[in-house]
This record gives sequence, structure tokens and C-alpha cells, in this order.
Amino acid sequence: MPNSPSPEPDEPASNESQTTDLQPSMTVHPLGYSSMPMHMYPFPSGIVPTPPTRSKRRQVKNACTNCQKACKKCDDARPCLRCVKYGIAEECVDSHRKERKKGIKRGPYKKRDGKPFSLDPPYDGSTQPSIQMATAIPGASSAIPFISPVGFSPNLFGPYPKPGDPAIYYPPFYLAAPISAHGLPPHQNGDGEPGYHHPHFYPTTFLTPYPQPYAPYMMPHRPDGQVALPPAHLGFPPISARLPQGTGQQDQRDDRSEEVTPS
DNA sequence: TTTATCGGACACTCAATGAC
DNA sequence: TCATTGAGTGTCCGATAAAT
Repeated sequence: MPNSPSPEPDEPASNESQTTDLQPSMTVHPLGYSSMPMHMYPFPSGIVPTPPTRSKRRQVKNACTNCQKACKKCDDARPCLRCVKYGIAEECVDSHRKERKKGIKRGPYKKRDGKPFSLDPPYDGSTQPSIQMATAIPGASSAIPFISPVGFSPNLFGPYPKPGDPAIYYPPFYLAAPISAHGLPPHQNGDGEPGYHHPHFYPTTFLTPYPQPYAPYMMPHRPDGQVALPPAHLGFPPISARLPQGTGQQDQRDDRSEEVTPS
């Protein structure tokens, strides 16, 4: 049986770069996508980087004990999404990592034919990486200041950027107006209902005013039991107003809907 | 049909090693 | 001292089994 109905919306391995994954490719893809299937990537057809090279699979530094035990994808948040989904958030704790052995003798290293390799020609600034073509979407900008969700380290969304690293590109789909199943923004789809309940439009649930890899319903809870939400001045409706009713996540959305108050 | 299990491919870390 | 190598270890994909 295929895995499709699996409770884990994991990225399929088939979407990941087959190991042409020499070091340079590690920085090709923007962060946050590692937890999103490639077919959901917000690149308009024709702009999607081709051939469909898989991005390197990214791993969390430390999976929780539950995910580790289940051999399932975890995330950096505690509780992790999987534990929250399964209602075992209180059991979501970092697994213990063994200490690496020291003093192991290693044989003489062989040199790899001379020079450092590079898959890509040196970037001279005159051309844009194909992935950045997504900025061609009207109204979008790549100059989006990164805002970390309340209570979350910026590192949660990136490969631990270091000082001097180039700015991380976050695709404009985070900013684009959501399109409902009727082709209208939420609340305008003709029946007065939020337009986010069609599974074929699942990607729109990722629309969020700031870059983060979670669907809105996946927004992690803060220690006070509420969930971080974008500031109201960004003009986004409360998440509770644009999510399907009656899902397993409903309770989570409800207790944070009042978190957004116009300022 | 859904959920659980787990083998194994892949990713990551970092001490040992080698070049300068 | 710094860069490179590659073994050790962890993560999690995806196939399969079991449960419902």
C-alpha cells in the first residue's frame, strides 16, 4: 500500500536531489522547503528549476524520542509537529545523543584529485539563480526581512546561517494573496466560507506572512499555551478564519484566534 | 483504509590526518 | 593553524505488516 495517507506529511524522498549533493548544492534551496514536498513548491510552471534535482534531505539536529522511535521526521520545535498531531506533546523530549568515540586511529587519507570541486560555475552576479526567478511574481520581493516567529530561534528555519552568509531567500508565495478553490481570496469565494478546504489547494495553507515551514495549523504553541501569530498589521486574517473546520487541529486554532487583536 | 514498524539509504558531526 | 577526510552516529524515507 502506498504511503500517501500516512499521518506524516513528509517530503517524499523522490523529491530530493540524488546525490549530486556535493557540498555546493546544500545552499541551493531556501530553507523551509525541506519539509514540503517538491510538488507543492510555489514555483509557477516553467519557472520551476529543471531538471527536477532533489534538494538535499535535511535533518533536525536532534529528533525527539517519539520520532526517533518511530523513525519519523521530527522538527526542531518542542513539542514537535508529529507529537502534537498525535497528542503526545508532553512526551516530546529530545533524544539523547551518544558521545562520539575518541582516539580511534585512522589510516592515511587519500587525496581527491587535486582541486576542490564545484558543480556550478562561479556566480558572477550577472545572472540570477533559477530559484530566484520566483520573485518575478507581481508584488513579491526577495528583500523580505526575516522575522522569526515568536518563541522560535531563527535557526529553526535555516541551516544555521553564520555571519557573512548571504541573505536567505524566502519565496514570495509566503506573501502572495491566497487563492481559494473558487479562485477568490478567502471570504470572497462566493459562499462566504474560507476557501481553504480543498485538498488540491493544500499549498495555500502554507501562505504565511513570514517564512516558516509550518502550515498555519501547525503553528507551534508558545509556553503559555497560545500560538504565535503574525502581527495583525500585516493584514492577514486570523488563521482560525481561513482553515477548515472540524479538523483535528481545530482546537489548536481556536485557542489562539483571540491572540490576534488589531493594534 | 489507516496506522505502526523498521531496514537501510542518506545526512551530519567532528576527531584524525595532512598540507602549508 | 587550517583544510580535508571519512568513520561514527543519527535521521527519516518508503516498503511492508498489522490493525481497524
